[in-house]
Amino acid sequence: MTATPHQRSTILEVAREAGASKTSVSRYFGDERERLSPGMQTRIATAAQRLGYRPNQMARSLKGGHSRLVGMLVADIRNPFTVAVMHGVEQACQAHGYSLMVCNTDNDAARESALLALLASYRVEGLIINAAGSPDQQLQTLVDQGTPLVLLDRELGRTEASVVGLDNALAIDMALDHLQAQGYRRLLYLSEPPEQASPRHVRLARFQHGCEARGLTGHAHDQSLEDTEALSQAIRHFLTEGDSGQKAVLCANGNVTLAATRILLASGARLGETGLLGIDELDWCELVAPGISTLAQPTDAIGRSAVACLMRSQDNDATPTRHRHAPTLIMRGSTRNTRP
Amino acid sequence: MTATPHQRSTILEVAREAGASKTSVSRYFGDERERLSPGMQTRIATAAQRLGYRPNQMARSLKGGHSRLVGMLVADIRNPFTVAVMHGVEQACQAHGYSLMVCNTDNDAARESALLALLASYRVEGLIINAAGSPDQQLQTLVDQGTPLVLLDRELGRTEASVVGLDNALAIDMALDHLQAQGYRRLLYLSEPPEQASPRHVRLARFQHGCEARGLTGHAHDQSLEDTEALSQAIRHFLTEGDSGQKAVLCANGNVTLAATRILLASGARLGETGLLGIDELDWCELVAPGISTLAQPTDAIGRSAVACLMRSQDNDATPTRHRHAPTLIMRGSTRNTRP
DNA sequence: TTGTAGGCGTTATCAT
DNA sequence: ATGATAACGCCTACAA
Repeated sequence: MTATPHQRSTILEVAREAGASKTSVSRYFGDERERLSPGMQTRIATAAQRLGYRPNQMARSLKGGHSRLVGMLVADIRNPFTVAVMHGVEQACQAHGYSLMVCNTDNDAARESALLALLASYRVEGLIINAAGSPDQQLQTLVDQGTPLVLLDRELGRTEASVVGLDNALAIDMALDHLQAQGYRRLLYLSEPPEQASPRHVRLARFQHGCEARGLTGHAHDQSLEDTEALSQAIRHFLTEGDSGQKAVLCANGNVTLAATRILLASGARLGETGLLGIDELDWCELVAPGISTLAQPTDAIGRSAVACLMRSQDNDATPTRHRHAPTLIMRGSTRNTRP
Repeated sequence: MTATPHQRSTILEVAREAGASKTSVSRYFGDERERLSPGMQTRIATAAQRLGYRPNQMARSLKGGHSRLVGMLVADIRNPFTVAVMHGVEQACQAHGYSLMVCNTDNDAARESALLALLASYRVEGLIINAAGSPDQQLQTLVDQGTPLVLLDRELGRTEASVVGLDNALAIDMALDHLQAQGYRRLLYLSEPPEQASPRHVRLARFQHGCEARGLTGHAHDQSLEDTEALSQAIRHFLTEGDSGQKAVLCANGNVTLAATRILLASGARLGETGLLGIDELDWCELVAPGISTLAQPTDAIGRSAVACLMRSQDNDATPTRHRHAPTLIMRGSTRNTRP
């Protein structure tokens, strides 16, 4: 009993303490506990207990190549959608005996690149990425080295990987159908700039196509949310033209819904009379009178689905798959048209 | 050029490719690049480039004992406050050359225990924990083994570690001062059960103490939020007694604010006339008319502060410190008393 | 059922 | 300035 803090004990010390060999201890903590005699098991258990022994995962992974780590790279960790998916991912990882290493790029391509390298250096056995930039090159390298890869929400043109996310086309269709059924005829679609992320592009295109197909008048605004002024003008202009009771705003994601709601309320618009529908469910949507209708993404399912993809591509090097999840319409007052 | 996917290249291969020794390559990727001749440097750089070499962190950590990993264990990853702090932590970690491994316990003590063991097995060099249960024993073991530890938001009685979080007493005092100044006299304090987390306890006690000191009438409700009915009754009962224009509700955290707002609105209460003040700033607080006043926590600062603690306790084994951060009052309509 | 020996990729030590 | 070599803690043949 020394004055210095306990050193971390190793397998060797446990072995000595238990009067056994390293191998036996290794077996005890591995998947071969059964093969050990009961006596041996207790001796090892006691010794390990006394020494506070925990196998060193680093050493373990070095030898066997099993880091038991899954990496997740997200573009915006403060986005509730991201967090909700993360939650599903983490649960699924735990269920499969993996741990999750989450890194946040804050939508910065340079950081993304660095973090990708980092994750690789920890030899993650699978990678789930919600891409900020277009790190195709790096990702392809990882794939070539045998790391299973799943693209979350945002696709990347040149990378061959599984994709998991919302069924964007379906979501837009559901939105348009709902708005039309509620009697709205003039639609304003609000999105962030579509270049940066594939779903934005898909949703926008589908919106325009869908409006035509249904004989609806559709306009789109896709500037950065940072430019509050532009957004504000777009909305105000939309509010002044044509009949009220005919007009509805469709928000491409949760951030947009937040920004748009702010402006709509400031402009004195009455929700419902002016329709408002958002993609992404947020916990405050029911609070803003008369409630904001949303298309909720099945975030948990998406997260689990992503991990399932990873696990599948570990076994057989299967072809990349696509998993498009359907949203759920949550109807509230903001699309209950009082003057249809 | 084989048909099989690229194997991950090792330091040895790079050494061969560059016509150098493992040592030189190691030096190149370590902190001793300077010591190498320019020629050597380029040769290694080129070789590494061509082979797509990245040092294996696992091996690195095995040898040197430096995992370059910080662990963070949070009780509820879907809580925006948690995520905001996480963001600060991650930034600070990156700035110090560390990576962050985040684990979520979902407020489950058993999971917490397991995840703690896990983090230990990855030999994290520091641990930030937002405790769900009371894993004092395990934590003390970690501390004894030399792992710097920081308690986030929630303290633990028997563990000797630094604590970082809100200045709870100050926050309550600020809340009471503000409410009193706005003319509210009867206060209802809404909290989650205080046993589970130390700040809840501190806040509750301070509330009761503070009301007395100021001559305010204070009631408290601290049942689980799951029991919507009980909460609802408490609020409704509070609304019916005494004069309106005198009454205000104080919410102990963001979750409570959400639940309470829901009920207040459903009860037809007019915010402002009935005061509402919440601890934790949420992005929807300005949306719910006439805006919900909050005490915002400096989440980024708290996160950074936590990492700073970690770094400090690595160098010298300094005594545990306490860092209580002051909140910021964001006044909105919900405490602008129209009938003072 | 148990033990022995070698090596995973890296860094540290000691040469040269 | 550069290299050879021995650990780091563990796992996995192979042997007994």
